[in-house]
Amino acid sequence: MTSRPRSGRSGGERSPSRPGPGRAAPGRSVDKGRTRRALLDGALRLLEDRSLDNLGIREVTRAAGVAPAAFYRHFERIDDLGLVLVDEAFTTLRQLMRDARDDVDEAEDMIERSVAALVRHVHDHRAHYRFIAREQYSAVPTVRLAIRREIRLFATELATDLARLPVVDRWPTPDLVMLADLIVGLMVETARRLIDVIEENPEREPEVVAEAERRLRYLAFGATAWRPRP
Amino acid sequence: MTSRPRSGRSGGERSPSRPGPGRAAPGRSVDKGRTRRALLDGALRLLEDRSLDNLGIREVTRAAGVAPAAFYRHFERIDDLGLVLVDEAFTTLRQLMRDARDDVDEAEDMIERSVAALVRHVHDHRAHYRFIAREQYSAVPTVRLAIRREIRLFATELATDLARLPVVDRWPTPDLVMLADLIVGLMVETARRLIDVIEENPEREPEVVAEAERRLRYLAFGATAWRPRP
DNA sequence: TCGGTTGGTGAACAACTGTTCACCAAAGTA
DNA sequence: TACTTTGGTGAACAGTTGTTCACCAACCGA
Repeated sequence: MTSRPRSGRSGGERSPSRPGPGRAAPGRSVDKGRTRRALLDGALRLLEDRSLDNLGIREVTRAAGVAPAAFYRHFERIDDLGLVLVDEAFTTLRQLMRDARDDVDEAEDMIERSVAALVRHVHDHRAHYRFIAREQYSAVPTVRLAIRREIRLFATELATDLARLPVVDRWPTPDLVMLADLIVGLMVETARRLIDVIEENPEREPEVVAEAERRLRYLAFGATAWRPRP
Repeated sequence: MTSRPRSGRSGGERSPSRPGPGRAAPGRSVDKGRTRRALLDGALRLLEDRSLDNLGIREVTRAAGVAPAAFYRHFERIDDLGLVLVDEAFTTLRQLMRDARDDVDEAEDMIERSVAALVRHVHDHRAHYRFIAREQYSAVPTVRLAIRREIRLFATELATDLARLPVVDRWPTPDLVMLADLIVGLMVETARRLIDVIEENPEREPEVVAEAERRLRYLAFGATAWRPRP
């Protein structure tokens, strides 16, 4: 081997579905935001084993089957694309939370249902979750900050939900926020473990789920012993 | 601007301290592992705002003030360098833990002392900690796995230490491991927050410290309410 | 003193990069 | 119908990349 780009995929092919080398018959071009979607999806696919700050514009356009210059019709830099992905990920996450909020019952049951909902969601949006997990500590500041902000927001929303539960309903806000932060941190960690286990040892997924439930239960027990604002 | 490398530092300068363009008078060359150290330090510096899978060999050698080919005298690929950094980081961390283990007193005091030790350590080895924090979910599999393994090892060591404390000393091992995992996760998260706060709002460091202590205390309270092996 | 090993050098290679440009087809608007 | 905007194209640019190579100076053991 004599030479190699920064990472894999050295081929120069474009896409199997474009007509010819000339500018003849683009045919089904515009179609609203199709190219934009293709760029996002291509990037998401590449980000499975690449970090955002190593994602090349040419790579993305190649993965989307589109000319390099087309990128600039939709984004100024690669960061902008990353921010859109962050937004997409947390929009669906918020949807999940809204669904889960509607049916809260007893605490024990709630833990199991919450974890199950998370598992389902990670399965359905794996690429987005992996992206978030990886870029949470990203070298790309704008994206890192955006993720941090969303997680913080998520935790405060959870805190207001917790305020409706017995035991903790009389805690002062800072204590509630702390508990919410602990729970969110646990959920994030669980999501990361799920992604790993899904790709490496799918048969061990139940262990991860059980462990997550156990930890959440531990936190719930803690709430019974905790004396707020010492 | 017409063109730009993958990221900053476009200049082609070498190093202010090398004699001339010819091969004249290298003078103080070999000196055992000096170049190797320079490569590691240069990489560590670059990794402050770059992720490992975007770290170029040429960048590293440039930062070390050394010819590109010199890299291959010490490492085969960039991953190998990363693995050495992981090793260095956890070696010093283990040292920290060994020191802390020698003087355990009462639980409350222990929490504060542990957090203080962590704070001191993060200050003293910031670059290493940031590297570990970032690459914990790295796109470079070997490094990611190495970090995960070290953290797991760290947690089991902590579990055996916990076994000497009151209350938990009669817990079955899995429960101890769970608690140790929770604590380690909290420590990792705290380290990350410390790094951020040190660089962005140094005056708010006490808040992060206090919050970490609070969370640890919460976990300790949880231990009093938890009934093992349900 | 000699021969080999270690660790450095600069030059060269092809490959890939981000970005700009003039150009053009289709869709929307008057 | 004509005109403008939108979103695509390929070619070109200079700059950077990983890796190999022959070469050489210093050190090491005999």
